[in-house]
Amino acid sequence: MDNKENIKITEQQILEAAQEIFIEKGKDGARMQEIADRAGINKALLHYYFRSKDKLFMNIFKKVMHGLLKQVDQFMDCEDIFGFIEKVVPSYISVLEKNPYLPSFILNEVNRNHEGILNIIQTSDLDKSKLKKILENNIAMGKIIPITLEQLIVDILSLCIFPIAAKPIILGYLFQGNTNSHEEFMKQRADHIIQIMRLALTPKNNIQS
Amino acid sequence: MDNKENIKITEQQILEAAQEIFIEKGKDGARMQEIADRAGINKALLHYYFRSKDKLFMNIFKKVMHGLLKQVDQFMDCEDIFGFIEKVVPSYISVLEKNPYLPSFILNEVNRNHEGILNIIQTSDLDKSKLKKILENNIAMGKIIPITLEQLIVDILSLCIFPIAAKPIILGYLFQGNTNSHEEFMKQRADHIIQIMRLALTPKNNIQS
DNA sequence: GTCTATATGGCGATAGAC
DNA sequence: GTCTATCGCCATATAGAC
Repeated sequence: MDNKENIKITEQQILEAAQEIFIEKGKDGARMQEIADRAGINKALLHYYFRSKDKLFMNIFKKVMHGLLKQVDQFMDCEDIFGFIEKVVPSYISVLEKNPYLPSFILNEVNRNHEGILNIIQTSDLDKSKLKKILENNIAMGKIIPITLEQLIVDILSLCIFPIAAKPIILGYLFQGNTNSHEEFMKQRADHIIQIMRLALTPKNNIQS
Repeated sequence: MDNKENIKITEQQILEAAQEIFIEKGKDGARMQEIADRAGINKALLHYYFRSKDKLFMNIFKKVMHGLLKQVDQFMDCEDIFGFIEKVVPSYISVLEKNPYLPSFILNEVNRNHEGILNIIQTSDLDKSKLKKILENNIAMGKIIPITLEQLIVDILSLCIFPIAAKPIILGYLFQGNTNSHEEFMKQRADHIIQIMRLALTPKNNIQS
């Protein structure tokens, strides 16, 4: 009957539950029992769908990692570098604020040499050539200062991702636990990054309006 | 005899071993047996010096966290903001490159609500007033654009820390595993950050040299 | 203080009925 | 495909001799 549908539903529920728990607790901290509970099924059924905790984790990690990288990819068809920055920065911050544990989870797991995790990162077939051409063009036209694509991308991602990953430190260390001040800080963060990058990239002899 | 000295030596060896293993494997991934092995002692002795894994972990985390925050603190007596940036950026990157797992370890652990971890962060009694005064002074003199101290500090730390924490991603995703290119990238990173921040902070009508 | 031996519990994984 | 029951292991922690 609706057997096939049930399979999909169960598998989907497992994947959703596993993603939540893995991101929240990390691979080592996650418990198969807790994943089963949140998925509303039995622990044995987990091993029926995914043979082991390792396999389940890799499944989740691959999906999440590729999703995050695609988040950069989708804005690469743009007229100039500033257009790219203005689109990617608010989008990235918005996504990460809805998933606050995602950055530290990813950064943590990629630094433990799990088998095959490096392979997952390299498997993402991003086409940077488009953005690279735009960058070189912008530089040649004198619209922005000379900069390598790699430094630029790392700059942007750093400024977006670190504040989310380090939220407890920033909240405690810079704002003494004052959540209102921190919220205000984060509300201005995207605009601030765009402004900083615009100021940094714009040549001094090319003042805009 | 040298009993007292032996105690200190043993405790020190435990602390060093525990710090290495916790940073490398995370709290959940670390094993008391492995810590004991690396310290050259017995597993039971760990529990004699530190009652539990939790207590040992908190001991380590506190030390490491305060050390990192102090790393910012020590450069705060400076004439102007650019002096601060030019000293803190190379120093921070240099320290973190020698301890590549440190950033992702810290970022990961602060996002799991271990009991008392927030307390540790707030306990660091940094005096930001000095730097704040310098910043406000620099802004009033028109040496740099208007910017809040919090956004500035987060900008600097982001640009320094993220590239270390995300090294496997940057290496795989931006450099396709080419370690030579990545090394070159990191060699230029400190100078790049200083340049970017100088360009961003310097008012457009105040061209230097 | 330091060790060996053991208690105690929890976890991933499997067997087997339905 | 889903469940209950259980195996086998390993981790933290303790007991007790030296």
